[in-house]
Amino acid sequence: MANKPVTADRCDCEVIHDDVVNEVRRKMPKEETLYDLAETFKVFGDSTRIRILWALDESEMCVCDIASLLNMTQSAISHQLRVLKQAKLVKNRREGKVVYYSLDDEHVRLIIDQGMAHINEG
Amino acid sequence: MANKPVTADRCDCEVIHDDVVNEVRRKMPKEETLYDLAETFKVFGDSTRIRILWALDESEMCVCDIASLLNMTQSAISHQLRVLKQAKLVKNRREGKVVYYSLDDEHVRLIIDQGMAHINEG
DNA sequence: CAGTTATATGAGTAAATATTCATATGTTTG
DNA sequence: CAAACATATGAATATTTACTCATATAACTG
Repeated sequence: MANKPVTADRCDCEVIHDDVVNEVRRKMPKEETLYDLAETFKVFGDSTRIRILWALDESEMCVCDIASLLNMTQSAISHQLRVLKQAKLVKNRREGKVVYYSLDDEHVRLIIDQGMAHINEG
Repeated sequence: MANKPVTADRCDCEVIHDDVVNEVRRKMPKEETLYDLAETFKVFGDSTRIRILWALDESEMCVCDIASLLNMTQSAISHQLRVLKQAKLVKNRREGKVVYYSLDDEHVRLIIDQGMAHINEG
């Protein structure tokens, strides 16, 4: 009954460091958690949405303001705002016909700042 | 010669708050900067890459280790490591046949931590 | 209530991309 | 040098997705 290596089915090479792999595996968060984390970053990973977030960090704005600022259609902006809202990165309030959007969370700014720090150092 | 509104060509609605739009436009970083920022977040926005980054935050690992840990093919991992390297998120060193990867930058951890903070509060 | 304006949304399309498969490169070992 | 192994990479494919277009919803205005 030899100590069977933990080589995974799909991995077409031999495990080099079982101890490291097992230790890291033990500490890894749930797959679902990391999936959610990736989904969050995916929302930041589009230049239209990043520009919207940046703009909303400066000031609350309505959909039309944002469309004008970015020189894009109202529809395109509205679709992206929906994505941002589902990710809980922005919130909105209605005032008559006009819907104002703003950042939902102080994390948004922190995340953007860290990203900026990375590209400025690179 | 009336003061022509700044309504953008592609925006199919009227600007509501010219003052806000102009002020935000003035403060916006260069389009290229925000594009680069989005490109960086895009790299974090894939669960395979996030899992790789998380693993490398625990320990330096070779390609085969990572493939085994994530139960994915060596090829798939290698392709993603290339993306991570181009984004300067990971670095590598060769030791004989084996190539070891590790995080390139302390920002990586900070960015992931901020992302985690967001999903944990949401 | 009819018209106008602001926003939202469903369907379709074009572009981006993650993985697979086959194969190439690079290094060690016999 | 030949065989073996770790890694890299090009091409093909399937999926995702950002935007457009048409239209719906919602609220104000006369």
